[in-house]
Amino acid sequence: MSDAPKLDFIREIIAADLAVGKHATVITRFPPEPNGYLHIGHAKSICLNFGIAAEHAEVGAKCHLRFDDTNPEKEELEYVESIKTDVKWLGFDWGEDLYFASNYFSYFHDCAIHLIREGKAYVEQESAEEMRAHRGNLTSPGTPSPGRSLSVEENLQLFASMKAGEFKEGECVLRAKIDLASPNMNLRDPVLYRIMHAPHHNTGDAWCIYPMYDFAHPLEDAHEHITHSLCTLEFENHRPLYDWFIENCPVPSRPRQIEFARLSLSYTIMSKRKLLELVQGGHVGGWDDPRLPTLSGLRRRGYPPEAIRHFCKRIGITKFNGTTDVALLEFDVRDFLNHAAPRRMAVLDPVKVVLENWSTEPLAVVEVPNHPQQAEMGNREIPIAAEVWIEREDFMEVPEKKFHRLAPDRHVRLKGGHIIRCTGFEKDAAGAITVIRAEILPGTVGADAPEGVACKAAIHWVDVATGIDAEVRIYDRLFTVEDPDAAEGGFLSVLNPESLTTLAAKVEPALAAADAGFSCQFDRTGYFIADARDHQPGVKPVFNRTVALRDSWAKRG
RNA sequence: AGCCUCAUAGUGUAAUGGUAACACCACAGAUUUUGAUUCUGUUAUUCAAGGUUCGAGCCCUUGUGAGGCUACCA
Repeated sequence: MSDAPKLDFIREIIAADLAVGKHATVITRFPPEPNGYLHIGHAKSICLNFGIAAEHAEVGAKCHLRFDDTNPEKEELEYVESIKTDVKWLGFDWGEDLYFASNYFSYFHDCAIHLIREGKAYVEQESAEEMRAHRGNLTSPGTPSPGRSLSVEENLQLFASMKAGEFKEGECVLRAKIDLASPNMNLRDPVLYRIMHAPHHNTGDAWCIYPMYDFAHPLEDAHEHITHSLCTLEFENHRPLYDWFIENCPVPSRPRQIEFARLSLSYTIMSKRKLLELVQGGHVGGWDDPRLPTLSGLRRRGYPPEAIRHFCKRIGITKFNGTTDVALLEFDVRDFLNHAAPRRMAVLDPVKVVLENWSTEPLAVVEVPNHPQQAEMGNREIPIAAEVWIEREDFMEVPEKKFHRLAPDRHVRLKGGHIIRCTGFEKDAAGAITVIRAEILPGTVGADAPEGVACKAAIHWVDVATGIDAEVRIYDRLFTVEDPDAAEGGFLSVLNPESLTTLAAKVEPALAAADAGFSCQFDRTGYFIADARDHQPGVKPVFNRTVALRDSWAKRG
């Protein structure tokens, strides 16, 4: 668990800034737009920004949580609340530093007026299409539009009219006057304000003009005295514009934008557009559907926040645009759960075993450790009687070569309990096993197999009379949902689509068989800690499994 | 096409100009009352070509490949 103390390039820049006294402290920010739920990709940014603040606590470093809510058409209060919940769940705390870009609307407006007075902004009355045409393209420069030659007075008046609601949406915008010939398209007189006659979740109807990201963001950062504004690579080309606003507006501080590569995970849908589509289209149960890579989905699935944080630390921060294998994430989940999760037994596709000589040893309870290595987790007592459920796949009428579990005349241990020997079985008309007959070997609880008895495996079991040992979650490669873009039957992130239906078929009878407290979900954490990953269609799943107790970590934080 | 950025095992990430390494994955053995865990071992890496240098993954040039940019989204 020793993490390399190496500094990534961002932390190096910050350390250097601190060392030369450029800043006395560090202030970062996590600035989501409240237009959806946070997902695993956001976790990287959250861990980076809050992590850096925590690492420099000795100089009073902080990380702000700021909602970048400058577009009333896309944003909702529900998202604000979910984001706060998810950041907290991940283990971070913004303290008093919760902000909304919408609270700075009048500051943005002041800056716009300032730019107009300086002759650095003007009102454009062309349509979006005309502006696009006049902006030129990647190889040819743009050409001046009529608005560019308006006087300061005219612009001031026009902008006041915009703000007063005297224009309809799309009739005009405020643009910065920078460089229509710049090879960087972002500098070709970008739009600062557009008209939107839409109520804002925070400011209501107070405004009908709303600032664009490029204009608002640097001002938000400066206003909050952010020292290092960390964002993803796609904003690289925006940095000159970011700096231009810092240079030309009345700002109280001079933040620096630094870009890093966003997280891209194999087999995982990370596009907000697609996630929205899945949720709104009813393809999944909601933003917290356990099949989704949203933080709330991962939470329901049983992913411990510690594992996600450790994963983020391990993948590092660079400018390299790669795709991280989801196996890296899964390792951290398994690694954490393996140490932290108490174990339970579960049977998903049950077949009954009748212990025919049960009355010869009327033991009613066996004591089972909650964790195979960590004795301090204690033991629990499980009732057992003459009938138990075992997994259907733990029995083979005709065992194949490396099969070590139950088969006619073979021995197997009921995990934590007795060694049993199969004495027979019954089938129904269709040829399916209906019941297995067995006998217990007296005195084998907590003891090795007697001389001459070959017992090479211990299987999960559940007492028929008293019900199951635990609430269960299924661990499998179910990161997945159907791809709305695929013609049909396409999966975006399943390696093994069959496993979904296979497991569904297994869970149904299990649900029917068990009454009290049994609930199965299509989660991937806890059922198989590792092996289900190797499922291939048509290949039998690995029999050994670990069931981690859900509540023990789902309730954290 | 112009501009910006990036390039190290299958994946991610390291390496003051001085022996290319760590983790994951994969595979093979040992232990195991979870075919898990644990332990041991194995395979495999600097995009290409030039240049500077005693010495280049690192510096320079060119090329190749990948990503980003022509929203009144963020």
